[in-house]
Amino acid sequence: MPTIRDIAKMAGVSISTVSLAFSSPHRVKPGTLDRILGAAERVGYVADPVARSLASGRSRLIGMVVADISNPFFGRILREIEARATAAGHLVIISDSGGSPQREREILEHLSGQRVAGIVLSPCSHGQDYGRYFETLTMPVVMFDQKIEGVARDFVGTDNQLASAMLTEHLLQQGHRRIAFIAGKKGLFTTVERLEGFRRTMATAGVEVDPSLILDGRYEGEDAYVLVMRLMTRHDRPTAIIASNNVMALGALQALNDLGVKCPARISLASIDDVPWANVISPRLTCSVQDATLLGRLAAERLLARIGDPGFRESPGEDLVIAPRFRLGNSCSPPVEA
Amino acid sequence: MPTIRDIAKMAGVSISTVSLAFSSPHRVKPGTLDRILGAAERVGYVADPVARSLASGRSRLIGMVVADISNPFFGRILREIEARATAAGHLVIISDSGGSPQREREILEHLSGQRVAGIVLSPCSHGQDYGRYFETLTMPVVMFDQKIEGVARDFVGTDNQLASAMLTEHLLQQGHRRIAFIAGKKGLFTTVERLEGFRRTMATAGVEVDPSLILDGRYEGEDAYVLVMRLMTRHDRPTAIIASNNVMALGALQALNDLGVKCPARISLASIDDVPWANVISPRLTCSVQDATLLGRLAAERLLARIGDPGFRESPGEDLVIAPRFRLGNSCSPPVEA
DNA sequence: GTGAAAGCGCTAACAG
DNA sequence: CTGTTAGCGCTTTCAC
Repeated sequence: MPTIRDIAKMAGVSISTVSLAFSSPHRVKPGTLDRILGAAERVGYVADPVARSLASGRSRLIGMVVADISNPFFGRILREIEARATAAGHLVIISDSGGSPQREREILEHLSGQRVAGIVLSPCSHGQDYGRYFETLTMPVVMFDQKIEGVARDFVGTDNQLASAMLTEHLLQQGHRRIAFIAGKKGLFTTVERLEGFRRTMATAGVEVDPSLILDGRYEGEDAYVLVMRLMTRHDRPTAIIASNNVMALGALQALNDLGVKCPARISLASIDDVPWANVISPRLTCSVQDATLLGRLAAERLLARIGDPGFRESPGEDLVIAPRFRLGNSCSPPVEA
Repeated sequence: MPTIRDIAKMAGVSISTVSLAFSSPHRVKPGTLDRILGAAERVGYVADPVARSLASGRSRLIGMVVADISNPFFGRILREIEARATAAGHLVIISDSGGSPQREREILEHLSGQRVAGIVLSPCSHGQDYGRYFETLTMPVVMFDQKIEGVARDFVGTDNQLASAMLTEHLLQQGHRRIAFIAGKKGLFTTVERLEGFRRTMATAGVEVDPSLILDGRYEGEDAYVLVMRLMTRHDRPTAIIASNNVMALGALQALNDLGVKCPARISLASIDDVPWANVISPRLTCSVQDATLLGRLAAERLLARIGDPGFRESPGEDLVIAPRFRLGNSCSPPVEA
């Protein structure tokens, strides 16, 4: 591997000029530039990224932190981010916090150690302390999906209240009154928002919510499965269920299938968030769809913009909230009288 | 951030001793060691990974290269690898080659530049030249899923011939003779092997294969969709279809649904490789299942073992092939007479 | 056991 | 415009 010294020698200049030639070509005399670039080309010189990071304090690495890598929702976002990062000459380090705030913190520390140029994360933490720590990070950070309130950083996400409100309204219109809501993991932004969207819509319609129909499903398919099993064996069953995310919706559907309870004939099911291959699942789930690819694109663009433009770096964080779409399936129908 | 110099000062030793204390604790006198570790603990010293990489020529990063990050199969493997890498103190860089050999090569170059400690990849390239390049990489490499023949590196994968043979035999037993086979992307190891498993099983059973029933689906759902559409509008339809991977199976199923062709009543469908949430898809697909989690675990263990043990590093690469399992669904039934 | 010294390959003032 | 000079923070011989 040729080093910067080799190129300097070949071009008959000092190493700092070679360095300049790559970082600020316009500040080097055209003739000199040509010699340098020519020499570099000839021997296939590429600046060593590690040496560069050490000297400059910044790498061409981008960190991405999520709560569950294997979740296809994150998979699509990762793909989008990786593609754009790559196009801009960056590599992406992916880390799984497993939903643990402590792990998340450790990961952030490791990423800082690697001098990552920026971080995209779906935080699983909250609280003031964490927010403060967050502010100490010196590189651009964009949060996506989940958000820590009161942090002056960019956030890219869906309108979660709207996502659940749409489904709630749909069920209300069909005549449902006893609607169960399987909530996500406690404390998370999306959990709170989605529940709030449900509550508000019910309140607006003047329908009282039975507190025992609001269940904690932690965004886990297994949990939803168990909860639905319990729900359907109660005497005061709901007539409809809203699942707070896709894997819980599938868990719920599985439970209904296993019980032999027909959906939508005996119970309606709606899902916040799309499921992959929705078309081959029966019944097709009525759901609110968030555009993961768009989310990924926006997050990547925002991060890369901050990384690329030192001026932009100082401007305050912004919220980029996109609206979900309603997709009608055949998993909801008017309630039957019991 | 405290540096090694600060610790040296605090402990009243030279920086080289501090360095030694972390890399080979046993070579430092217990008393000195305590002072050093104590000081480090007190101020929260952590060796700078970038400086370390530059000086030693090796980082604590692991590279993972796949053809499509958003594919859930890779998602599960990634998760497994990330978890084990993290446990061993490594971060993982994920890259998407998009199936392009050239991109793959560039990525490998970038990873080398970062001095990654090891690489896990599902190669999309083949050919002798590539194999030679491959040998020049100085860090441990383990291939998974796809394999480049004739390369002395570890490989972790499923018995692909068996995976398709199982399904073929099942269909033959049910009386099918006209079986269509939707193959994967040309040139890939899994494509060749899976097709071979099909051919052999048919040959063994003495059933002639109609060449027009072997189709090139490139491992894409879209392609499978179109191919099945074509297939079902021919006068000499097959009575069964085998899809070479999960996304093609779903594409195929979608086509059948859209056409209104009942599966398995009018046509049987079997899939090499599992689909996520198979239980809520109807019909449940009869498929051969490969254990992605196990694959990921084996790949990670193998790589980490090579990274950790310099002695093991020299030993020749091995093939770790795991057997797929057969899972009966209800997507296959005896052929109806046309 | 421990320390001195020489880098790893590059960036970033600062002169000229 | 280009070169000189210091490092970035650590590893790694090689002496003592």
